[in-house]
Amino acid sequence: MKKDTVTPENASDLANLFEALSDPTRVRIISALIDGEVGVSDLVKRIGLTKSAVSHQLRGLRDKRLIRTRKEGRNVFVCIDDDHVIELFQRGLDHVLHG
Amino acid sequence: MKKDTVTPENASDLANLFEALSDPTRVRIISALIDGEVGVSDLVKRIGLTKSAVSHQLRGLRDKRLIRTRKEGRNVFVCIDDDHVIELFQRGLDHVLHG
DNA sequence: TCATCATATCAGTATATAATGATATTTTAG
DNA sequence: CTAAAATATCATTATATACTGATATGATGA
Repeated sequence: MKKDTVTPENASDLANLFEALSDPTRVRIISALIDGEVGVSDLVKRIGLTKSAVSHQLRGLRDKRLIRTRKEGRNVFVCIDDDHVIELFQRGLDHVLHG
Repeated sequence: MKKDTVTPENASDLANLFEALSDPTRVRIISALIDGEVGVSDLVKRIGLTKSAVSHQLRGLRDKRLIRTRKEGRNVFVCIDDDHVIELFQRGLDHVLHG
């Protein structure tokens, strides 16, 4: 098995990935989505920040392909884009919770 | 198996963990340490930034317990503090490289 | 002890991002 | 078509962080 190398350029990609999860609000959003799709309104209530702030973070998370959004009528539903993200998140959580 | 929950407070801890890996310089530092201990001077050469910048990032990484330092004479050697960090890093790298 | 080398810290600047409140856009209901 | 609701975007402000160059600290060797 060959080792993966980190070039200056994919160092940035990797940093971007971690950066996407480097804010408490975004962590809480991802956490709220772990069990599946949630509507934006629900999300706003759970997070307890303004719609604007949540929307802003959703945009960032979507741009970085960590979440996907789906429109149904005038509602938008959000889910985690990819199981790898869930795994990465869980592994970080393990580290934080159980040393 | 019970699901771990994310409270507002450990959301911050988790964000901090990811934040530590959210900068290209720090990613390159961790990457340079994946195979084991490295001296600060070597690190500075590999990273190609000023000693000051590298030292600054090392301090942050040490404060967050991602790396450990060891003094030998007037040299300082750095290594990754904990295998969980290596795993988290590798998992992120996998995601970036083999999407 | 003194000169020197390795590392850390300080001061300053530049850039980025997160939040809010207000406004704009989009979509359905009537 | 128009009113009302759900999201998104804009403008602004506040805060944080990354970097550089210069200076300080600390350890070794002569």
